[in-house]
Amino acid sequence: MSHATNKKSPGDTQTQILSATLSLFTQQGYFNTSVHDIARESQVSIGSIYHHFKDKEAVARALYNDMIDRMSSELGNIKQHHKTAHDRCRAVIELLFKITELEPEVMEFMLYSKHREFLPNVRPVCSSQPFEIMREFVQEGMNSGEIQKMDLMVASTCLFGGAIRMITSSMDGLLKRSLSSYIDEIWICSWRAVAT
Amino acid sequence: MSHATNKKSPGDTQTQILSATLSLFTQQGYFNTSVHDIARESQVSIGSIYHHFKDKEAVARALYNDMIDRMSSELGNIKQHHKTAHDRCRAVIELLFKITELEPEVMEFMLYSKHREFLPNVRPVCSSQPFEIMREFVQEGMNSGEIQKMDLMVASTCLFGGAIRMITSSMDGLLKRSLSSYIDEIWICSWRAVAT
DNA sequence: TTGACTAAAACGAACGTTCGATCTAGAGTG
DNA sequence: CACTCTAGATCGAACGTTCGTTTTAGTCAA
Repeated sequence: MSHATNKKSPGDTQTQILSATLSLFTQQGYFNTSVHDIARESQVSIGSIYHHFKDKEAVARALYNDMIDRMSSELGNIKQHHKTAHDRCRAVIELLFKITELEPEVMEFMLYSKHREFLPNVRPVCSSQPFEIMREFVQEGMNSGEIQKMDLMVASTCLFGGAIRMITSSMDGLLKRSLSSYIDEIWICSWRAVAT
Repeated sequence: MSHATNKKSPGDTQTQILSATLSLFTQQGYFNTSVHDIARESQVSIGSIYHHFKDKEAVARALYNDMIDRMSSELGNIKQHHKTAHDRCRAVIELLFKITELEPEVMEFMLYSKHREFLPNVRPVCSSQPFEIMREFVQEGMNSGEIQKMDLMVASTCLFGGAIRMITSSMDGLLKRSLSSYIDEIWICSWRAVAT
């Protein structure tokens, strides 16, 4: 009998690998994390890692895609449950804040990683589907008259830029209080920037 | 006579190394750039690089410090030449846009690099002196009544967040027009977010 | 058997760094 | 002027290590 009882429900191993990798990548970065590190942290052998993923890059790509998919689906929920641009955009910021507090690693990997450095041919996060949905909310707000008519990019960055920088500030440890305690103050400012 | 006439004004070599390094780091990132790459691009031998810098990290640190210093001095100029928070903050955004257009590599290295990954013990950019000066401008604006009284961090991120995200969008190639052509539209939104 | 997994070893390429040699410019000396 | 000495700048081959990946041999369960 080996020293570890390896009884796992199927699919577990991949999840183990991915979650250990997320953790290591956000703590030390892609290039400071070796595949041996991932094996140690995830308690999965190197052979197994290469059994599930073509190479190190593929692990990062899986992480990235999972993140984008999950984000897109959460934004889809928001679209369903809220009808005005005001409510939708506020819900988006609340979602981002919630993720930052509950799963800081996810947010860190999403906003703070230089994906292009280790994932060639990956488009920048800002042009990914989630960010496009956010811009879509803004566009519809301009169509309905809730938001002033102006360049879509300007409106989007001004509406979400404050919140996003607040998130990075939070991850940098620059905030005195919890991120979510700022939500009302941020929202008032952000919405005032673009509202009619 | 040797194969190359090596007549250089003193201090040139360091500058050559630093400018080649900035270029490589922003194009491919710190970890994808080898010291051999730097030697090739700067037309300076490996030995010479190690004569001027302790190691690869020291090159990056020199680059980082130069950037911070230059930024601080430019912000000092703004402080001298403008007296109201309104004018100062607008001038800051204009400065950032100008640097982005004239020296995109500088801005890319400042805003877009994960310095912590290759410069241990370096505080995040947002807590560096330049960003502190920007917050100082905002604080004085709140004191003088130009800006609504609110949390300093909230006001700062909302005032500059839109512009900064516009800069990263520009670097990601998401803008149709030139960055500076958006300045008025951005400023109206940003200032409205915090103005009294 | 097959598929998922483990542990360990091995491999080659790439990398950061070192080192002794060479070169250059200037100062000192006669 | 010529000669020597020195200090710093420059060079690039070579070194030792690390890392991503592959391979091997074997275990366990369905």
